Amino acid sequence: MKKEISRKCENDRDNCPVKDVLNRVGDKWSMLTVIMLSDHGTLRFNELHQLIDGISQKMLTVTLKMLEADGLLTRKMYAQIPPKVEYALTPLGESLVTPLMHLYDWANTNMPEIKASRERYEKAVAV
Amino acid sequence: MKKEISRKCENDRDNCPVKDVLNRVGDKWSMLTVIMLSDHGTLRFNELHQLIDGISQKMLTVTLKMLEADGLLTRKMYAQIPPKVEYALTPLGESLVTPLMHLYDWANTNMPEIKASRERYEKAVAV
DNA sequence: CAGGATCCCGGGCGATACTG
DNA sequence: CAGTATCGCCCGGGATCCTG
Repeated sequence: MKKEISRKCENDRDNCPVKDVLNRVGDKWSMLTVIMLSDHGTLRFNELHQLIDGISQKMLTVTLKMLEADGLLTRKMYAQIPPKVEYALTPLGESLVTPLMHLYDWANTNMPEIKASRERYEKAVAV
Repeated sequence: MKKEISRKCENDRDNCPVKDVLNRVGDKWSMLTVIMLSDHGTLRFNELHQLIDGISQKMLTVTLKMLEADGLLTRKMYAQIPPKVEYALTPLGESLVTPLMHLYDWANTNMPEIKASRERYEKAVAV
């Protein structure tokens, strides 16, 4: 059971699902976008732009396209002036939130210990 | 409950635990390193070098330092020639494997659907 | 064997300006 | 409003060479 992850990678080096997902999860903005949509439900482009602190227009566009291509969210465009586009998670996208929450919980629980460790490390190196 | 993640971010924008962890998780090599150590137990530098497909010497060094600083693994150095250094996960590092497994399971389960979605998207764009 | 030190390239990403 | 287009910087990270 525990050996499963790396064994998968060894058998199929160029198409390892772990790497593939980690690339997506590790993407600077993807997971934050998913989280925002999970928390707030359907959102328009500018609403996302404001909610995701620090993201640029360009990267929001790119990120949304990627997530749409992956089938994690849907893009609903209204034919009107001014334009209106709504983004919402698909069931697939929603299903990703669960494992993400586990990660978040882990982070929240252990962040103090990690920060403490980092400070200790800094001091040890400073010598 | 579901609102928790983004609310945390809004309250504490510069020190958001989600971003912090995602940065680490998203790091190109960190999680693979953790997985390898979890699967194989204690490993030496070169063993890791061979197990983690594609990693360069430099990045392995950097990654190991980061993980050590975070307290996720320990570095045990033997005073001998030629040198021998062993890396192993700490309990903290081990505890990260659980949420990682959830992510892996999700990936494994849904990768077919994601790939199918990507292909559909490609074709739709090609028009 | 386990890394340190350098050099260097590609592309991720931000800033800005423009458009339907 | 919701993007597209373009420019340019920075740095992640690979390749290579060197050392205790």
